[in-house]
Amino acid sequence: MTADTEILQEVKSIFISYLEKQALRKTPERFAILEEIYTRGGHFDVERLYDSMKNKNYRVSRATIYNTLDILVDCNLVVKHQFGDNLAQYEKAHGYKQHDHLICSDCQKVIEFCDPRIQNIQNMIGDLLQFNIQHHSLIFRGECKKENCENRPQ
Amino acid sequence: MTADTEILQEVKSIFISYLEKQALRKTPERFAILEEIYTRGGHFDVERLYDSMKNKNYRVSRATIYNTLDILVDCNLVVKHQFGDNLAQYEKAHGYKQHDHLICSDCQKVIEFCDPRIQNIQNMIGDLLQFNIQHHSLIFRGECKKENCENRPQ
DNA sequence: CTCGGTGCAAAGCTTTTGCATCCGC
DNA sequence: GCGGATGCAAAAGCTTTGCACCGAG
Repeated sequence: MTADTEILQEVKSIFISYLEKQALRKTPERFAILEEIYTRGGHFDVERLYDSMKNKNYRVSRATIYNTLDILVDCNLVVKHQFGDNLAQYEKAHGYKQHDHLICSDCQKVIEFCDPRIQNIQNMIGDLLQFNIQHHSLIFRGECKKENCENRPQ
Repeated sequence: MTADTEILQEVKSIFISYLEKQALRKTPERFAILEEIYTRGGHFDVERLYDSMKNKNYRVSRATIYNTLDILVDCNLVVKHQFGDNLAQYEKAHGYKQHDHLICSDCQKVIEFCDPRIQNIQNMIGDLLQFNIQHHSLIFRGECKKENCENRPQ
């Protein structure tokens, strides 16, 4: 609770710094979107974010959401995922442990996991191939044990 | 050369088995698409496949290409990638070393690499989280050294 | 002969774009 | 007040769908 409020404050100040550095405007819509993302949990797509803001009677256009998400991805406050369907999924990225994803082919459930070895591989491959690697995305796909499998989305 | 022909034969017989097992028809279009994929190299999207077949005066509709690609993905002869844009990329999957991808954020160049440790992680996470993991996709993104960077697509 | 597959075009969905209006600076 | 940002709607781009026709089994 207090922790969440602290994170929200921290994230806002990071966003403000970034907007100032890039000479972008601090519009209320941008902050409302940031707040909505850090208040809700889990993965989301543009339509879901749009709906949940509309339900709170905060009107933002889809165009503004796309625009703001791009900025938030640029300043590393949000990560964008492409989980195989053609629908971009987003996720907050600050104050949240680095993790990767395991997706059930049957019920489409998304599970998060951490493995420090991925960072080692990233460092080694970066050195080896002379790349300055900045992000990685590791996705495993398979079937979860039937007892746990919900066989329905999310 | 001979090796390529052998692989093509092998792949065809795998495809035939799969079609028979699933009671799907062995149409000339399906084999033409398979052959085109295994003759060309590298990654491709639907439009590129469509064009290169049209250029060879083999007319297939896009609908058939999408249909056939789904089947080929199901029988593991083709892999489908989502590299972040909303355009599905495909790649032949048989007789080709398991690999992952490194993408330059500047020039969009896609580089392949292998690392056996990923398989270890996959096995361990599968055991740990009770998943029967069947595929993985690991993508690194970053900038390649300027001297090598072409700063243009592909 | 049957019914699955193909081709074509239309529809569907997500994302991008153009333009008038608005408001942060 | 200037110029970037927003909102709306139209356009774009990839993929799916519907339907008539074709051809594999």
